[in-house]
Amino acid sequence: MRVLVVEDDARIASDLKAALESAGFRVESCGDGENAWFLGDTEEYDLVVLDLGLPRLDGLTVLKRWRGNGREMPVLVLTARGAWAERVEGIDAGADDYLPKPFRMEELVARARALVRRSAGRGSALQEAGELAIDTNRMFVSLRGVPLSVTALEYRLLSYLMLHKDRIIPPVELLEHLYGDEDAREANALEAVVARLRRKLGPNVLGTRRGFGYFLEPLGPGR
Amino acid sequence: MRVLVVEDDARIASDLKAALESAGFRVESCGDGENAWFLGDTEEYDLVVLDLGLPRLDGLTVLKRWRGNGREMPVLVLTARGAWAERVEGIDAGADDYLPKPFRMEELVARARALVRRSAGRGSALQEAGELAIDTNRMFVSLRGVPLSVTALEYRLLSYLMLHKDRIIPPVELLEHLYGDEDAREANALEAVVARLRRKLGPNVLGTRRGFGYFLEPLGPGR
DNA sequence: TTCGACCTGACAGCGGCCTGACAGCCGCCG
DNA sequence: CGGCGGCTGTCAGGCCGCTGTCAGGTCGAA
Repeated sequence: MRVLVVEDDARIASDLKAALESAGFRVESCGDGENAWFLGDTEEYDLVVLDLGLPRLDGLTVLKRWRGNGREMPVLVLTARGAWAERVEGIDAGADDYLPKPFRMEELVARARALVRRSAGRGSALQEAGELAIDTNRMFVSLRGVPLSVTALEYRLLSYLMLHKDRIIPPVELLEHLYGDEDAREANALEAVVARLRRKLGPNVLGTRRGFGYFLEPLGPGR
Repeated sequence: MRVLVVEDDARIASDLKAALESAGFRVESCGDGENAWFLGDTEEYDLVVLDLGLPRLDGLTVLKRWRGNGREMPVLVLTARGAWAERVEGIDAGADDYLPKPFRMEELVARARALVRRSAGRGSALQEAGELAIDTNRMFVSLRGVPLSVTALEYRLLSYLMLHKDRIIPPVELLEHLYGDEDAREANALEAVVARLRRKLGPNVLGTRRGFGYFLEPLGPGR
């Protein structure tokens, strides 16, 4: 975990650094707003600890510029005690959390960990097979990077095949999964869906193994 | 946005409810730990405001059980003034933020908005999607730079779509977040809102993917 | 060659979705 | 207190895209 500490008071800065490092973070420091802005804009941090009173460029301005540029890393703001207007302002500017000064180091570390924990584990779940990719978050399918419009049923079929892309899926299994057992469709319904999908996908994407079932190309070694 | 307020003091609870509702949230309240645990475990909330001193089941225990069950919604904890240990404990139990009592309602609302944004990976309060922009601080919507007057319900719909503008939102999810589970509306209510909104927004802003749900244009690359 | 598994285009029914009209509710104001 | 207007859920009607079915055609295995 990489952390940027922006703090002009050298003593506080070194205390912060010590505490965070002993908690397992890799810490980089910076004492003025200009440099902070540059670093936060160009480097990748898992967390920024930002003091608002800075020389050369105000902390709030720095934060707003980062957010304006689409930088989304979690930012923990240090504010003066009792300045609640400043806190609201900071939060509205895009801060993820703030800590009033003075504070205990244990608390800062606890909140730093919480922020990092929360920001982790986002991002879209993208699954691929050959030239085909499917984003289960956005429910999007793309072929060679080009978005492809599929119907709900086609999507369900593709996502099931994608989930089991290491084997061949028998038609019965697909029928069972696409429709329930109750409202069973006859096998031809599935064939129709496959045909319509292939028209969109082109050749060599959705394969058939006669007598066994359907699969996504490429199917492992062998075949 | 759907919020659960867990607070045993009826006066504070109603103040919280009023403040959050005037900020565009849909608020549900609950006065004891047992019910809170059940609700948080079974319903989908965009935020929980949790008081620690609760009858029947302690707030910290409730929070830990939620987290233990994999519930990941952002939780804002209300603590007594100066209770350091309690705060650290709360954060380690999985709280995303805390607010010491007494607090200003403005600050609570600001932090609530910030938490909701952050939980969706959004830093800024000003969100845009194509020609549409919405400022969640001022509850202000504009289209192509021109201010747009929307009703409370329309605003809630738009802000939820904006918060999740990188994916398609199924109608069930929208119904759940616009209304609660207790007063469930039928799907057509949602369709009516969408239709009225589209009359204001014009074409190519609020899109539909048949069989999937609604989304804001433009969604991702293409389509 | 024969048989059955699989493919394909055409077509019709269904159902998801849209829309306009209407009525109940509520806050506002005279 | 009563009327008024905005907001919103419900209803009925209609459109159109999705999807199952059918009737052939094709292909591979024995």
